[in-house]
Amino acid sequence: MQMAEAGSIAKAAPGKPNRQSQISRQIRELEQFFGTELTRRKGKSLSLSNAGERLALLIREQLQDLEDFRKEQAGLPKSFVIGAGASVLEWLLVPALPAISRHLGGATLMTDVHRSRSLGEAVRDGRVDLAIIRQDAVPKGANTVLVMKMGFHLCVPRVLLKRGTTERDAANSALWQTLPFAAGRDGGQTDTAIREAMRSAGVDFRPHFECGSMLQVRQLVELGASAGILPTLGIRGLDEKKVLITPFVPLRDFGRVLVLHWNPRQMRRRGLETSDLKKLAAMIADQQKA
Amino acid sequence: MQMAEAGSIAKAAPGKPNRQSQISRQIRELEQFFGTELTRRKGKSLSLSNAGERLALLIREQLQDLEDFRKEQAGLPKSFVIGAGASVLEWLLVPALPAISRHLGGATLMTDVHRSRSLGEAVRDGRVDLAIIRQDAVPKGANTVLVMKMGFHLCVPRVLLKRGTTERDAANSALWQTLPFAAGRDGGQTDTAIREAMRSAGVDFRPHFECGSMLQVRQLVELGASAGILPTLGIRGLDEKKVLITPFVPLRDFGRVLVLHWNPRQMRRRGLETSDLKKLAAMIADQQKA
DNA sequence: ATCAATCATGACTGTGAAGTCAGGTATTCT
DNA sequence: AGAATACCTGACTTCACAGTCATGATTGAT
Repeated sequence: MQMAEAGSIAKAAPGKPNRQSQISRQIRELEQFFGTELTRRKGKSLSLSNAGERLALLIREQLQDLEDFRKEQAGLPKSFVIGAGASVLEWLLVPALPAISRHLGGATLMTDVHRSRSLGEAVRDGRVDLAIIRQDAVPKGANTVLVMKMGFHLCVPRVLLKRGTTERDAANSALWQTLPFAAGRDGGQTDTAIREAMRSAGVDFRPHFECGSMLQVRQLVELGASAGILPTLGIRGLDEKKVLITPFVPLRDFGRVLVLHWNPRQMRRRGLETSDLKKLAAMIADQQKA
Repeated sequence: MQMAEAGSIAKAAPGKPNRQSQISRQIRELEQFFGTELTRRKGKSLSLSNAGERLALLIREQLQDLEDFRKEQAGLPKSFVIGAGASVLEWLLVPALPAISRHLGGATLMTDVHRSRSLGEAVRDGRVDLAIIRQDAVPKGANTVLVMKMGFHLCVPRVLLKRGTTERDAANSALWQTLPFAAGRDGGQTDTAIREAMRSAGVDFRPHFECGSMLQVRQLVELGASAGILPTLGIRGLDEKKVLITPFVPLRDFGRVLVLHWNPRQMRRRGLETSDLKKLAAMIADQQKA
């Protein structure tokens, strides 16, 4: 009996209602064995209780340890799961992956896209080993090291501007009102902050394109189809000849700090020291500067 | 498949040759799964290879963790295995057990008698959580705290002495030659040292009683049947009116240091800090003084 | 009240690991 | 060489768990 799925809402995993009975029974058996409630009723559905979460965490760790042992014996590299938001992943993390893997002794790396909030949970319960995450999305300063500070930039394709428009002109919010914009629509903090900033700058912000992620915003900017507000990460590689890039003043003080976040127990068990993690963070930051 | 017995020489465990085939097969399956040799041939018998030892350790830890979880959920106290040599256990540890248990939140304590040498191994591979052991029997100063220094004492029942014999008289090795002695015969370092010291004091040491442990030596002393050399621990409770007790000069500089020794991984996993362990050591030492 | 969703329970089947037995092979000792 | 020891292998039985299906119970929404 291998803990069915170690975590998350019982039935939710497979669409098959067949297995549901099995899972129900297995949970009951586990509860008998451990003499404790592992689930909690929430309306008509079940979720894991504290004890259940702890057991799930424990089992995940144990399986992970066995897997690590197997890999090590087979001479294979260990593997780590690294999580981040979509844009951080694409713009910051992926370019750094080869260097990270090298530093971890050729480890196999798996990336995992998460929203900030669920990333914290994922790290806490060991589904994700490392995460690049906004500092304000993790509970405390512990188990994090700073990677970089991130600002926001107004990016306007020059084809959308009158010839001769300067960066200073572009800082004028009156101009913004006339531009077609692309913006995120994921309801995340960044998205919300941008819309809020626009409003407080007196702009009636009605993006022409509302995208699921900032990646698509950048593509639209590159295509010359619309302007957009991009984080520092996302302006790398944009052609200054084609796109006018200027700091987005309303969010000047909104600088987000990205940190590398990890679960201390996990890392100890898997043989990574804080010094290693600091090095990793530095490597990731370097990648951005290069 | 539950790892048959996690450790020690495969067949040695049960006297049943039936099961041996099973164990053999199970080891083969494990080796297939992990893609590595878990055993090493030594003549005609098998012993665990390094990988095997590591896996056994890992499994023991995992089972221990599950057991801890179960106990915690059931509101039961955790349990710890404390090891020591027979005399240390009897004279030093057992009296301190109630206080130790109290300090560990009412933990269940299991004692385990070991020779010094195997104690170190037992701690290292997690069969024993805590040990009271001679400092020189553990590899380094790490993971230990001092409990007490131990000297040796010559103990002679007064019925074996002429009336009026003083402690000063008893320090004369010429007297010793005339006394019936009890001594250990366990071949341990302490035993050897005593015999060696006797010889270098010019005594032809031929104990009348050769005992499996110092506990029996003490009993013989109490009975008035023979003299004996007892460690500091062992003289507590001897009646000075009936037994003449005096430092055993030849071993004056042989003072043994007893330390509390633990496995750092174990303790971290099980929620004990170094400060707790220091306190335990102090409690054990206090017990002796009281 | 009715219906849908969600979980619990009982009965049954199939698979595979655990266990047992009956020989094997290799090594060591005398 | 012959016996004893320690382990391996194959064939078989037993048993527990995974998996499936049908159905009941509880809860929430309409």
